[in-house]
Amino acid sequence: MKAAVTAKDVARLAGVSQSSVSRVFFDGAKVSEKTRNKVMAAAEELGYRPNEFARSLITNRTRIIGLVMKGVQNPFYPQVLKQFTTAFKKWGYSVLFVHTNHDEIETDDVEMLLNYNVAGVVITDAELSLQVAEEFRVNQIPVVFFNRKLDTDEFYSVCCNNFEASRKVAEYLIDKGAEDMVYIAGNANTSTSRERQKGFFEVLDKRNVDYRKYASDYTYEGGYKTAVQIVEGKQLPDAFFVANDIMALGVLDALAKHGVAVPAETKVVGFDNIEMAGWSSYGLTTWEQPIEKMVAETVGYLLKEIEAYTGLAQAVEVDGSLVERRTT
Amino acid sequence: MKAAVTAKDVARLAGVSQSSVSRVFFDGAKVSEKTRNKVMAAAEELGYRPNEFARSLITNRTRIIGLVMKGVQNPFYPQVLKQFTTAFKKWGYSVLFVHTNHDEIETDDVEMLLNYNVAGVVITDAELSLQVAEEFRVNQIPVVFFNRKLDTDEFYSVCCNNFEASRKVAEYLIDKGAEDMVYIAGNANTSTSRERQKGFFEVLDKRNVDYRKYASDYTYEGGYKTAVQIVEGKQLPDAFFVANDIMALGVLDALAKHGVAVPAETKVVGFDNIEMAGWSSYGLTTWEQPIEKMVAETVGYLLKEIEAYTGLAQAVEVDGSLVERRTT
DNA sequence: CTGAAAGCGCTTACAG
DNA sequence: CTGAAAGCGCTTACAG
Repeated sequence: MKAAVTAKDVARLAGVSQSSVSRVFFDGAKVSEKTRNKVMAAAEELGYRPNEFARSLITNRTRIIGLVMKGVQNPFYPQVLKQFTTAFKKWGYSVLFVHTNHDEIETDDVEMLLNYNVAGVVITDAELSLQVAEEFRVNQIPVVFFNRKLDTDEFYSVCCNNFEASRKVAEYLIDKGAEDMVYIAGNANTSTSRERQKGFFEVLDKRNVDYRKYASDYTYEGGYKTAVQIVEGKQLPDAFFVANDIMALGVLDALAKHGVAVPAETKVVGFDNIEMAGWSSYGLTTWEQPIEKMVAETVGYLLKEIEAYTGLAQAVEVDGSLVERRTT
Repeated sequence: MKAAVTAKDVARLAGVSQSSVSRVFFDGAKVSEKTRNKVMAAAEELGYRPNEFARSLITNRTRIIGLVMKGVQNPFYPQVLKQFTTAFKKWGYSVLFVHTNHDEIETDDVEMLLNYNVAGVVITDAELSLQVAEEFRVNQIPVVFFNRKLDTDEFYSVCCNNFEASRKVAEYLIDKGAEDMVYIAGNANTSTSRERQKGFFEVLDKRNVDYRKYASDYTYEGGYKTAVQIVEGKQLPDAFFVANDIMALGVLDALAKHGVAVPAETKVVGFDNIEMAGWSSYGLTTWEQPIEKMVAETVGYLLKEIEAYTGLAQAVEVDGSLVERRTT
């Protein structure tokens, strides 16, 4: 890095004080039109840009949001990342990206976020270790769990209304005539899989519809293997409700491989509505997660908390909608 | 944000000077074991962590790398993002993520990177506007174009050896008996598509094999539509070489839809080896891009340039390898 | 090896 | 509205 142009340089050229230069570049400060023009001209000429580090040091606030992601394999997340980056940028915030391999985030993973004193944090698809949670709280850094519903009332969380969505999927499949269903679960330690299961089973129980549950892991391979196991086993169900799309695609491939006709012999519904669900070879009926709304909720909360920290914890749920395609 | 613990607080508790605290936390400075222990104990007790902003301000260096991405839709890129984040973290660098929608990056997109005086920049899948390029050069910020080969000798670029790879694909398909081939190109303004085309055609020309070229756009839909057009047209080629996997999957789906047997009636080869290429329903033969090696090259260069800026520009190409599956 | 002091580039009371 | 000055939390010559 080279010696950069500073406010002092601009001040000298513009014939004003360094304070005035600062005021021109700091939103909300008062400067006369004349001073502003002189400063802007000088700044333009020298290629001045305010040093964010000096700024953050003195204001004790940063304009950086930490975004922690785990499952970048699932095409759902790139979409989420893109939308977060775009939304935060609109508000002048940058995104410091952190990738973690752990289900539970260690201090190690987020050390940088703490060192950079990020203004807020978004955590997708992972839990916080108690120690890390404490660090954020002590520093009054607001945190949102995205695509998670927390049992604790210690942090804010935003997700799709998985429970209600799954009830509607159940009713939809019953209306389609299904009398024997299978639920393929995602990782058992995720709220998404648990909530989807709860809503689905509740309706089936009430309506006296038979069902079986298979445990899987939110991956294509997991969905594929589970479906093979089912197809090769005793009885083909009338319908599969699969806890996410990527698994559902694995299920569809396994069914195709075994010559099972969809939707004639059995039906399949996924969850997420990732881009591939709409691909010609799949045409997967699925529940669309309203990513845009979920992102807007998250960003809105963080900005408010950054403005004035309250530590408000709440589980926000956003509605999605069924996208009907060719697998039902 | 709360008033944080500073080096001064630690110094007071440890009974040493603030300078000594600083020395303990600054790699390379000399401190006695006794002082170090006292400081570490006090720091631990208070939960001290050095303020990165003050640090950067005084050292005039940051430990932030800007990562600019365009096509997050293509599953190739999440993979890349993950590997970069992991690699940089190992060296103590954080990743500031920027998403751009433009083929040519505007100042607007990277303004934050300049404001934060990032130590280096990685740009995937996009070009730099002249103005932005100039800003980076003036500030002596090293830049790498990832998955791009530049004609200019102004910036460093790292990509797969697309030319050689495509020559090998051509020879492989000829060996398989193909006598009439189709190349489906990606976006024409990308070096990847051009180089892949050049290598492929060169061999076919030399070996007197017939071929046709179709323009497409590196998307699933694009590949699908192009294949439909070909299948519905005059003559089915013996083989398709498709400029990336995601298009190739579209091609496979279109062929399946039209009842064309692969590899019996025609063969298909993609490029990238994204995860889905290995999925059961596809089993796509493809050229694997050595992401890990490409990332290592990029990171290595950036670290060296950060250490001592030379402005070295060079087009580095890394070899990949053919992954044979069921479509050939 | 250690401490007192200067200074990185800003923001922001405080006078005028 | 504007300028001189203090200070944010660090690193780093400079003495001792």
